[in-house]
Amino acid sequence: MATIKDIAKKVGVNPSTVSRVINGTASISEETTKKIMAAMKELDYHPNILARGLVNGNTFTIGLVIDAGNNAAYANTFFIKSVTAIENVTQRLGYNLLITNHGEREKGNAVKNLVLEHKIDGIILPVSGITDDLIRLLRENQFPFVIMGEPDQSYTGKNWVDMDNEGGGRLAVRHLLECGYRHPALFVESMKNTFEQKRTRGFMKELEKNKIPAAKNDIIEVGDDIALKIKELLNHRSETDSIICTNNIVAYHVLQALKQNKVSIPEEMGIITFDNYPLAEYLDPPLTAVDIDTYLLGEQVANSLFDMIKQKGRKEESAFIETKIIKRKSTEKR
Amino acid sequence: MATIKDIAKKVGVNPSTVSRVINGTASISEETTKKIMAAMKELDYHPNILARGLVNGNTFTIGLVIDAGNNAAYANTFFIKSVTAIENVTQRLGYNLLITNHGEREKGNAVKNLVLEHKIDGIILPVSGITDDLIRLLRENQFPFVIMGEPDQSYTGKNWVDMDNEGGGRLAVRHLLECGYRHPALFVESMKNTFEQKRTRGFMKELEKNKIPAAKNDIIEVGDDIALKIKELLNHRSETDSIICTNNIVAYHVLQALKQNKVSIPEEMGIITFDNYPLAEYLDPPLTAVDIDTYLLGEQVANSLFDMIKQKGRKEESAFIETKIIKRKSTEKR
DNA sequence: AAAAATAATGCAAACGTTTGCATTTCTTTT
DNA sequence: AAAAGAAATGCAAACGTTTGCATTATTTTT
Repeated sequence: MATIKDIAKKVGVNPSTVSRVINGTASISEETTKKIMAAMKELDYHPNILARGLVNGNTFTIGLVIDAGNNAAYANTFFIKSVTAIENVTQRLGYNLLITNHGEREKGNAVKNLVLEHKIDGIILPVSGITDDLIRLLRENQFPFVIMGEPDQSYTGKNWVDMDNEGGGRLAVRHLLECGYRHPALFVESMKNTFEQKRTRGFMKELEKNKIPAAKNDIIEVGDDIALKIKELLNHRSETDSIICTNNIVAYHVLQALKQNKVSIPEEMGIITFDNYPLAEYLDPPLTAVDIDTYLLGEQVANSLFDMIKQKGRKEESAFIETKIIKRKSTEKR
Repeated sequence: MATIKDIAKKVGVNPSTVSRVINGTASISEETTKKIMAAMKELDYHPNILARGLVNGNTFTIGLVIDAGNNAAYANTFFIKSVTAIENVTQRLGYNLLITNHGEREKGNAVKNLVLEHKIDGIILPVSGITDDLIRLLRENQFPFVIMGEPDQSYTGKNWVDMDNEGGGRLAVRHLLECGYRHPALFVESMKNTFEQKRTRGFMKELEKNKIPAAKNDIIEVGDDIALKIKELLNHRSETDSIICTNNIVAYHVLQALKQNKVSIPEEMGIITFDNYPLAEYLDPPLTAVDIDTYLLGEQVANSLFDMIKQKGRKEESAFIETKIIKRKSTEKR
């Protein structure tokens, strides 16, 4: 494989000259430039990234940590689209993307090693993957990193990007009202998930804003028997005319239960779900969804990281990615 | 960041000695070994991979090319599980995984560069991503690579791993027969897909083996109106008592159509689908699926690649990953 | 106790770049 | 035409490792 020296020899010039035309880092006569270019083409020269990295301390690679323990992250289209976006940005800028999960056994050492062994120039972490230890390491080394998802209060940095779950909650309510529904209820899988808490908060705020009295039992945490919960809902609060589900699977079960109770959708009851997972589209009727533009999220995250890489010590600023409605049959009340 | 020289200085020894204890490449007295180890720990030493790679020509990174154009690959759990598997194997062996899509614009240059710029030691390619050009490059450089999916006849190499689609077709039929069904039909999305061709071939072979006369119209290529196709099937060939669908979405529609025709499942009609996509589990009834152990596929691919990396010029051998049945309600005829 | 063999370590070059400084060549100014 | 300035290029060190060869220290053999 041709090296810079081979080119230099062929053209009869010093390796440094070759380096300079490659990097455009000094004025080289047009003539030699041409000759060197030609030689590079002829010998099919490609720079050795390792050598380059060794001297100027960068690898043109960024890391992306994935949370393999978290099955949802995987199953979810969410994740995949984000990765695609990140990869696209990365490639556009001439970088490569290195993927790793944070190695259960070694307690995050996989990530630590990537940083310390100079394999990457920056890293994207899922909020589930941050530990005080890791953060300290990164900060100490002034190592560029961005977090996907909003960390809890204890984290003071602003280098994160999340989707706007609360906004999504509000949007869902607003959409239902616009469609002519008057009294939405909310089905939550588990309040343990912070994203569900946030969606719930948005739900409540938007109800309040529209002066709709929100009763405690308009918010239902799903247990084993969704069918039962539905029945209760139908009996106790007959004014409920629409349901928001914080995830697809819940929505699926709600749909089944409603059908069993012979409730017509979307006429008697509207349904809207979070996460535009393929499932939503194929149900009967197809479900309107609060979509989270995860491609945008990934893009934003990547851009944010590259900003940090290009100019270290830059002011950090967190961001929320807006949600949007994918309108389908399940909320077409008319 | 501490280097080998720092360690050497601290212990009062030559850098080469430090290198040797790190690599266990020569006999070093127990005493100095201990001192060096201690110093390494104290200074939190981590080898600089770039420097190491520069001298001994490897990066401890492998590449994985994904076919981002191919949405299916993404949406599919298929892909994700394989990646997880590959990542796990990779990490276990102390390597890292670099992901790239093969850059539409630059016509595969992304991959070419990875190889030529010494960013990786080996690469995994989707069969959709191979071109004669690329293959030639890899072969010329004796660069280790493995293909995911069976290439067509024109490819003479044996360095590929695929799932056993034909076997899956056979398995589906066999399962139905075991459940007591007598005459399966097959719903195919499009015969353009080679994996569907293979599944179809398996279907036919197994029918033949069981002396079941396979009529042309036992194999239905899905058009716009599955409901209609179903109706036709029910009318024309009343002996059909079970349906195999080569993918989930088709299965979903078949299910809907059958319900509309008030055909009871699994009693009057059994259904079995390919690809254990989450959807299958949540349908009513939950669908029996021919599962493709994509985790295993990924593992196999990765192992195969690492074999090649460790011992270049080793004999290549392609492999099929077996399928298996995930039994659910939709084939419980009794 | 000297010679031979072995174990432990040091020295210096090499991997392929980049880059500060020095030198040469060319162009402009006086 | 000499001096000054700018442009083009060369030299050599540096980045952090590894490794063949040389050297020294230690042990074993005679």
